[in-house]
Amino acid sequence: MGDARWLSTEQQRVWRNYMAATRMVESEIERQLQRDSGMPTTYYEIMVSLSEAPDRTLRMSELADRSRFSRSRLSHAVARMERAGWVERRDCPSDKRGAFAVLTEKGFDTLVAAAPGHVEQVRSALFDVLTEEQVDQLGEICATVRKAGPDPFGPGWAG
Amino acid sequence: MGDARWLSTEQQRVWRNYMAATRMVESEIERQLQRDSGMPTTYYEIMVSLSEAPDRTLRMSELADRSRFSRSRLSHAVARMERAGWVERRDCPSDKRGAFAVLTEKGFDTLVAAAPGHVEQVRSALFDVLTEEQVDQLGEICATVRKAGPDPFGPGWAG
DNA sequence: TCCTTAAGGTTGAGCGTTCAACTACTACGG
DNA sequence: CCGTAGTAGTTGAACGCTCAACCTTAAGGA
Repeated sequence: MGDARWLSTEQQRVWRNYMAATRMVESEIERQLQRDSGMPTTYYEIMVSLSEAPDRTLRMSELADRSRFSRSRLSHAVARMERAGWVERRDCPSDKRGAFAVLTEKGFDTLVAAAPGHVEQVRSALFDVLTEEQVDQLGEICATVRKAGPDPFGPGWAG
Repeated sequence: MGDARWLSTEQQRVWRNYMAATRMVESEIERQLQRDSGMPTTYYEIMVSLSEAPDRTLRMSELADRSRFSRSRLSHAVARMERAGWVERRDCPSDKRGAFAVLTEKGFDTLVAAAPGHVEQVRSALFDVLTEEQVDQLGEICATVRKAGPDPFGPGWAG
């Protein structure tokens, strides 16, 4: 305990900037989407996954794995989205434990309406303020960090 | 709406890696601190701010500004931390609206006990997996993003 | 002085997340 | 066929956060 490895002055500086920057980006995006479309980014991502799937339908577990959500988290989220009329549940005939989540037409329309504002926010908070070189560097850094973590790969991985 | 500026393929790749990486880092750190010390990172940061202040005491508003928390958020957090015995509130004699937050001895000890594990987690999730060059680049990128955002500066800024 | 406006801070409702427990079903080894 | 593990998914409580409303006190003018 007494001989813990502390951060260097430089590392502390980077860490503070990292925390401030990543939180800023996240909260700006979260706020925009909540304000303009009434949904958190997590729901947006769930709807994107569903919209790209055949018949806009996925098994709950498949959906959870793609979004890297816990099953519980997804279950709560889908329940909420069902109440909003964006998603429906259907029983799985081949596995009686299973359930499908289906994106409704209303959900799809909501997603389409939400997308431009969301993308614009992503650009203005992150990409528009960085040089192309910095974007490359950031991509490399994030890929490295991701690879190093637990369960580094998964669907959607593109180095 | 129809002519929105979408992300390029490369930007999408970076964005996905960014989301995955930053969430991974955040959730690993959050989980470690919650599991080992029973507190979220936000409370940790509040306690750090208090521990560095004279008499381990700060006005609520000052504390909110330093951590970039809303007043409401801080108020709720301090209420919770008071119940845990880590912090106390004191009235401000010169401004009867005001309130001080004071880090208790128990709070200080808890912070000291929590620090090594937290720092180790920060290192292993972020700094240990990057080259020195990448750390420099990340610092520069985060400083840029931070500068570009709303209310870019503040106490603790070291660009 | 009185009135208005602003600042410091708290509160309660609503939401999303986590964690642990739980139900229902499948798969598998004997 | 039976029993035991494991899998799919849900549930409820606890918690932290946001947002808007609110209370109290301070400051600034008329």
